[in-house]
Amino acid sequence: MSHTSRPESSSGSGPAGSGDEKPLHFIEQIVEADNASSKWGVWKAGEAISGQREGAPRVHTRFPPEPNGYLHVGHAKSICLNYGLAERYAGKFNLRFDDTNPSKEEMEYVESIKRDVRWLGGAYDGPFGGGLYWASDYFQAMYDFAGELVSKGRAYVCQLTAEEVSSRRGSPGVPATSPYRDRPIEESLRLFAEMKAGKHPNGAMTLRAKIDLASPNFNLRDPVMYRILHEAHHNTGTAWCIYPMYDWAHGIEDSLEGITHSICTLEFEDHRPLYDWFIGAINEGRGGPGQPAKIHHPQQIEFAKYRPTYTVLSKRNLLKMVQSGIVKGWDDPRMPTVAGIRRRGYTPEAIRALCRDVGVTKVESSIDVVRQENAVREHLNKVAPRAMGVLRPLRVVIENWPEDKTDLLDFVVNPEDPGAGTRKIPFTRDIYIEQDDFMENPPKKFFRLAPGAEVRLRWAYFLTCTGVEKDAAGRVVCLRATIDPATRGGDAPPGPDGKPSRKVKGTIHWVSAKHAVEAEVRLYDRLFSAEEPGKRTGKWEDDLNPASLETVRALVDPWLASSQPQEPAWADGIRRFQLERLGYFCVDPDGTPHKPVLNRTTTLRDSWAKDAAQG
RNA sequence: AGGGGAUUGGUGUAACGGUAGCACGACUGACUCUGACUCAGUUAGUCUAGGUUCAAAUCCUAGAUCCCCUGCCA
Repeated sequence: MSHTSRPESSSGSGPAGSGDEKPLHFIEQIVEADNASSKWGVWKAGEAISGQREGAPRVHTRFPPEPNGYLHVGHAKSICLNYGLAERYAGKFNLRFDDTNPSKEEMEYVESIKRDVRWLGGAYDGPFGGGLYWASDYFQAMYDFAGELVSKGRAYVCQLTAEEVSSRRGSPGVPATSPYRDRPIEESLRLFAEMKAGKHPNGAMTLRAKIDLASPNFNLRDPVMYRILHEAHHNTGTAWCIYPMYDWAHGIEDSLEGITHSICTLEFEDHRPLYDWFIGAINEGRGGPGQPAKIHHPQQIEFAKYRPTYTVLSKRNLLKMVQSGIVKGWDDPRMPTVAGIRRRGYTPEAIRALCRDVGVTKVESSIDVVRQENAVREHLNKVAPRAMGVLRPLRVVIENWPEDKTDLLDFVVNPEDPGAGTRKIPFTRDIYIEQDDFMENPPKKFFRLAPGAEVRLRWAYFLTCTGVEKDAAGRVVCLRATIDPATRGGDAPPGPDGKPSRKVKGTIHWVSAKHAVEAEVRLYDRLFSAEEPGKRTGKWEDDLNPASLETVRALVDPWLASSQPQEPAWADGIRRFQLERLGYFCVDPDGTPHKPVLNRTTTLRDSWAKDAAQG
């Protein structure tokens, strides 16, 4: 078997025209082996997409979120994996809400999940989409299958309370017990019907699978299949008062949808025997002459979660952050939720590239968050238009420039994309530069502005600082300077040899005071200051980064205020820029064209800051 | 104690008995109208101990370490 993805070696099922040389990860290897052996059969005519799928090996995956919270970057990995497989092998990808517990689930989450899955590229309704499904649509089928299991002596109604079950659970060497295990089948059948009919209160009884009370795998110690929950369900209303447990429900959901590879995370490895047992028990007494057909038996495969450093991901803790006001909501740009990183300015392309990069294995490893930052830098560097803005303005008056004169200069929209062209930016006597770009007593390797020093104003003129004005406290409030008119556009005039007559080491950004627009800029940093929040004290709250959000009033290029023809057409409608030398930013919905609000997605790499910090 | 997994440079990942490779980071340098980008180079690894073999990250034996498992959650 081939372990690389050359099209000619992938049984004709590889991605057409893919130049991707990355080796296959273990799940792709499983899929290719399955395809080679036709383990899952082939797509039939009615299932074909534009004629190209008929007869090709079936690959059908799904993403099965419970609608009880917002999706986070960990889920993103699962979505990319599952959708990626469907796309790569011309299969299908389902979005399925695993809504088996009405007491925890809310419709509020359903819409956000659909939006997030789509945003990430999980087009469950696209060419490789199998559609949208609900576990609750299978409640009747599940109930019928459960009845069959009872009839076959494979399940029974247990009247132990939750506490009793727990206390009788046993231990690794000591089997669990239930006095109801061997009750007559007819009695279980009757009680199970009564459970469904609503004749018993919550907790009075459960339906349990009859497997092995002595199993060292506790999941097999007669797990509960149904519990009584007199609670309205967002989808089925009050039609049901018994609800299936995950282990019982999940395999049936997969089976009914024809899922081939049921991919989940590592903690479900212990549940795989149960997954297989349930489907096997249903299929017992099926498939023979005069018997109903066997149901489809998908293969469960487990992989390790995406676990970024400096991040907390559990739904419970994310909910706590939202409810306690540590962040402003599920979509706070500091949140690791999909909604949060989207508002932060991350692109779906960056997230997908990241998921490809970190790979798919069974090793529980943590991923350095800088890889997230690098992923978005790499994408945005290629596509984001550039602009200038000053986060902490310092006024500069150009003494040899007429007060009322405006010069229009060419500004390159995106040096990485020549097709983006240029645009005009205004230059006037009063400009603002970044406070960090001036030092009165600079160290040796400071290439920026200082008294008597010359720098280049990006795309404008060479500028020399001629004077410093200070307030009573001794703070620099304004600079006097002159420009060299011969350097218009930012180039020194050519010398006798045709080369530039002189060089400046530093180039700084600036805005025209008269034209600049005031913007609220939210400078985000990591939410936590510890690599593993809570490791030190046991409480992640102790590792919150107090400086995770700093808001400044910046002065930015008016070009940013409203949508421009030279900008890319962002699929998600979120406008993103590079503020030159500062980082990548996106436009937040909190702002208006008159008073934009920008979120800093991430800074640029800054080797100067690193040097300066190290002395 | 029992069961299920995992272990390759700082981090992530490849190898499927036959040259330990790639990416990220870090460090040098080049280039540069973004101290960005780009480019070149350097750095550093098979958990341990035995064994099989001409040859072991890979197979065998013993051990170590880490993660998950006793919800009527998923």
